[in-house]
Amino acid sequence: MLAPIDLQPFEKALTFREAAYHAIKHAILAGQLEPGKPLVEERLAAMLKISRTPVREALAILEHEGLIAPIYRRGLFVCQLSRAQVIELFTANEAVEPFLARRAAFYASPEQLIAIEHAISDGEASVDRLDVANFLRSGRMFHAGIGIAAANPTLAQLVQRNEERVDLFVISYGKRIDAEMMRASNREHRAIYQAICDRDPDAAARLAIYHAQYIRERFAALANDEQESQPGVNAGRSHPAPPQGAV
Amino acid sequence: MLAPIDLQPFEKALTFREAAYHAIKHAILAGQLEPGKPLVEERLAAMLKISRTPVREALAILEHEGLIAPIYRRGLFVCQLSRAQVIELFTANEAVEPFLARRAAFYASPEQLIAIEHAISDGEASVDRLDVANFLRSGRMFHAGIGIAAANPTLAQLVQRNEERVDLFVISYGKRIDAEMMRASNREHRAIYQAICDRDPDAAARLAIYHAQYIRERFAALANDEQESQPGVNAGRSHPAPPQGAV
DNA sequence: GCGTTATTATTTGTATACAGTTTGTCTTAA
DNA sequence: TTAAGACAAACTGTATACAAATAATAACGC
Repeated sequence: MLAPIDLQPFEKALTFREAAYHAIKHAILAGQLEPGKPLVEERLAAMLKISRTPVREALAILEHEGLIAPIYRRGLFVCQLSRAQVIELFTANEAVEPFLARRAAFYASPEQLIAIEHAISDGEASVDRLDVANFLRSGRMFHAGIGIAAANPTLAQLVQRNEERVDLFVISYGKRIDAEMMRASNREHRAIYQAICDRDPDAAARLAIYHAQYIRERFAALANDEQESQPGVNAGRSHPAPPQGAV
Repeated sequence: MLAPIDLQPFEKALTFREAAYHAIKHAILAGQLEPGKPLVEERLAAMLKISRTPVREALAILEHEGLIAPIYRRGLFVCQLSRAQVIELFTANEAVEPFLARRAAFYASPEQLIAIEHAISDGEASVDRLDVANFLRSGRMFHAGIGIAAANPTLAQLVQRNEERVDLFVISYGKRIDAEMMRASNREHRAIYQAICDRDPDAAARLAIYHAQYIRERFAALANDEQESQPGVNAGRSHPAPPQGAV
């Protein structure tokens, strides 16, 4: 009934709050805590073998990040983003990603390039295994790597959070992600990486724009295929519609 | 000794946590809780006449936003941003603001235009009174207005948070803000506003870039005038250097 | 059998209690 | 008089306790 999720590999964190934050976030992004499902504080605390206090503080932060959303006195729910919200996230990325790619082409250190390449390789390895969760994680690593290399923590963090929220959406529609889609994304990542290695800011920015726009279209099409009323929302459960996760 | 700040005008909030969040943030941005100063949880709780629990949750969020920063087992401090960090924030804004201004020129509703104009007028009114805190607040309102009109909550929120952190920096150097600087900023705001009213996206974007770059230069010059070791850091206090507020 | 109301169980939001650290002060010795 | 060490105070991080509200369930009438 309870605790199929091991929330314990984050003991390096200084406080229980940090550990809970990382563990719960990890569980959400790994698809173990599904979008639309309620998060019961005491249950999470039991999973982590800590009290509710640090769990609540971690949840407050995740709520602020837009990964979970509350209904007053009813509980917290993993966000189910609407198609419109995801498109909005991609639109934001279209403004930011080329900017970061351009800067990364200027500033990336050899170590940072290696980290980016690792993320791409990891993503490519996920294709054959059809490991969607790991594919998404590697995508987050790739964009995080660009962000770090671009030497602008503010925008890097924004992109990272956007990716997380997009992935949350993808998890809902996960079955529709096929190998070809993953390969296309990986190809684009590698192209951006190559431009950065070549210290070609214009190409990096151009390819980043292309990637952002194209991935948006792919996802929009994917979401369009589904019936417009999202599955999982009020689908026979006694819960009312979970919040849609407005930021 | 205690509670010179009234933290009570946020009773419309559903939870004490929300009220505490808004009240503490307001106190910080109004300069009542100064950068570098420690925030004692019990004292804040006493000011709000609530317990530490919701205060701690609010502080966790503010920490995540980069307005305050902790030292483990030592306490929380209002962030003192370094010059480099502020320049980084402005750099981020240079990527985002023109994007938002352009979109606002497309999408702004009449009501949203009015809201933006109000913010500008408020800023202009602050000049004569030399009311720096209100000038900063009106600037935040202006950029928030553009963000809302641009119909992209994600980027709007980013800009808003950036403005808040920049203002935090300004508060440290507040005495150096003069009327001419405020007037220049207001002029640029009004020019952007005019371009948006004219439904001229290119002009809006161009002016937004100009504004972001120019304001960055003004602040960089202002910070350069100060001695490089920041005032207020370890200035005779027994506290060690407060954290610099890395995001 | 079905709809309606009372009752019980959960669960959140908040307060309080406690343990471990760190800071500051006082004492003592050189 | 100053340095070192012991003691006391303050504060954080966490756990537990409690009240209010909501959801689930049972009892009841039709």
